[in-house]
Amino acid sequence: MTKPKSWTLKSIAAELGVSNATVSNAFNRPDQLSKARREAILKACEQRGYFGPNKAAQSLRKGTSNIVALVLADSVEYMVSDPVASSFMRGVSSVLEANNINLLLFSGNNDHLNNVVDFVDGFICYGRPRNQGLVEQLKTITKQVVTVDFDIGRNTSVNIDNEQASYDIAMHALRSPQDHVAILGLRLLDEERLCRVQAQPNFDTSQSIAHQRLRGYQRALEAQGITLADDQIWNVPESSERYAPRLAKEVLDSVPRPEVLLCMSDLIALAALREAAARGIHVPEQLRIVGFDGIDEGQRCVPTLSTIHQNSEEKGRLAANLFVQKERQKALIAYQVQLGESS
Amino acid sequence: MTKPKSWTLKSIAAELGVSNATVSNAFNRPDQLSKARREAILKACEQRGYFGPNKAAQSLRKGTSNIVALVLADSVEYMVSDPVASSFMRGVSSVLEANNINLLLFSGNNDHLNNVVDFVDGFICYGRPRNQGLVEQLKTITKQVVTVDFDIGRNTSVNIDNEQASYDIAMHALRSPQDHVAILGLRLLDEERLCRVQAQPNFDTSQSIAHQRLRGYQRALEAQGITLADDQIWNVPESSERYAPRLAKEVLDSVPRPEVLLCMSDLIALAALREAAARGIHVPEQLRIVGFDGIDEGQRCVPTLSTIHQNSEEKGRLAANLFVQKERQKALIAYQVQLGESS
DNA sequence: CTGTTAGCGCATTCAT
DNA sequence: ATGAATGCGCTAACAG
Repeated sequence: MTKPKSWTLKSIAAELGVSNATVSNAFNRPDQLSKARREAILKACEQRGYFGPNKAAQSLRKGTSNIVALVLADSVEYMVSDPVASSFMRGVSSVLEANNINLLLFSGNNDHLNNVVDFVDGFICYGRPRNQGLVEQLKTITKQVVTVDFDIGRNTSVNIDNEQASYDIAMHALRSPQDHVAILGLRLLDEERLCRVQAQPNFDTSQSIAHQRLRGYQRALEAQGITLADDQIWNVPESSERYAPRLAKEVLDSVPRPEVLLCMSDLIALAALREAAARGIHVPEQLRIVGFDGIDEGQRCVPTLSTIHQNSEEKGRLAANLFVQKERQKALIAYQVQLGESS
Repeated sequence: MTKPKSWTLKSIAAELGVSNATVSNAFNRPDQLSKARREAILKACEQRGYFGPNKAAQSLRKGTSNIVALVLADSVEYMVSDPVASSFMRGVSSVLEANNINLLLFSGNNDHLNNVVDFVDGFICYGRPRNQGLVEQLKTITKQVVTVDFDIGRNTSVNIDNEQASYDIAMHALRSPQDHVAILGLRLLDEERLCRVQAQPNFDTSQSIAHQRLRGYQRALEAQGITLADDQIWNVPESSERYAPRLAKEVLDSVPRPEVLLCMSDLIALAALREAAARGIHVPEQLRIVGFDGIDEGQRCVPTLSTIHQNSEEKGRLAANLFVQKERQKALIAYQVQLGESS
């Protein structure tokens, strides 16, 4: 039996009677030594169970690790069950895996990038992190950063035109100036609860996709000559089972009952669809509903959902490719209006 | 304006006119210096934008990183969309996040642990990695390893009794010795395709959960005096949209058409449910179907699915807790027989 | 083509 | 309570 030994570059070099630089070169710079020598060394290493330079040391020395952090908007726990985020992660991971880059999942609830920044080559950020402190750090960090669905003044990002998309889909749902409309917003406020929102002039309109979408809806309302009731902008902090069904109930309880629901996510729209079915409200005859995202389930349900399809997987691939290629550009990618039976 | 400087422990120590050991202690070992001194140092660091020791260097020096690799059975791309795997990841990440440990996602298709082993404190492995080479490495690696849904002869693992669970649920679906039965297997073979499986005596029965489940089904068949047709054990490599619907079609095309489908995953069972509906086959009158896993969708569909509920999130939490606590035990956790309308 | 040297940034003795 | 020295494992210059 071979005694289990923990080899290092140095101990291997000593064992083989060559300098450590030569062993290092055998692994990292094939051109720096003869082919025969190189192969002999690699073979000897394999026999002894030395599988190459310690990556942690290599990382300290070279400053790169082949690891990228995927910074999520929310906790890993939440994001991993969100169909839109999952699609995005699929896209990212397919590109990274093809490039032999490893993926570190990083919660948007963390206080600091500190615990990981020295381990990774950079950051792909999906959605504005819930913890605003992270955003500030991302702005100034010296490593590569690609932001998706938000911007931080750096020049590599991937977005869609949320305002125009929202305008487009809303225009398909609105019919007459007398329509009673409700807007079911997602993260319009930082509040951790379901609530109504007063449209304030000082809404920070540039930042979040929620406000971009709100602007799109509002433009469509104007275009149709519709006045939105004061109390018909709603907010939930996430599209979860926890909030979406309750939101649907409250909105459908409001008087006069809205005839059109503009929903900032498909999951919210689906919850509304289910609540309507439970109450025997006919969609789209008595209630028109539009969503946002284009998740699969929206096309499997009855009636099918009218929505904006944003190809999240493609977004992920693009973000990862920008990262890998070190390209610096603000990419704006296309969306599709997907008309279903719900409007 | 402050000039952007990249501080190190050493440069900070020089700036403050103390030794680097003192700065190090200020961050890592509060008991090694006076409270006043410590606070003065920390404050000075914060003012200058030094947020603590470089983690990569720290990791090299201490040998720990606060990162754990989650080794998946398949590609990240696939696992992230699988509802069972997602639940598991939720459980794992909730515990890790609470313990301030970061999560590295690692594909089961990778050839080596090498690229990450030096960066992480250990491995949580969810399902036997598709690449068998990884399994061999996991067996001998010196870092901590927790395996879930498989075993590698190490003494920390989390499993359920797949054989007994399969027996239990099959017993609920089987009615008479004349029942025509089909088994819809998942990863019974390493083949990357949909195919029939000949029950071979030399099946590697101990290893995979697929074979444990098969044994459970077979025991139930015996108990009911049912003979399974030679050609009614099927296999697919994954529970995806790509394979499950095709499997359902082929099975329902086979003659004589089975009256009972024992499915090794809920996604497969759901595909069968849909295909049956499309053909106007009544469930459970003309066709009984049971699944395995207990995903949410199985309780939302019509008819609801009879299945084995394994709380995957709980599995994840347990695995992560075993990891964090460094406990060494082979845990066997409970499952629930969940009777729905499909059997 | 090969070997020697000097750090990467830090934590830990062991002195004082 | 604090400081000087050593090395974690490796790679990039440079010298030969």
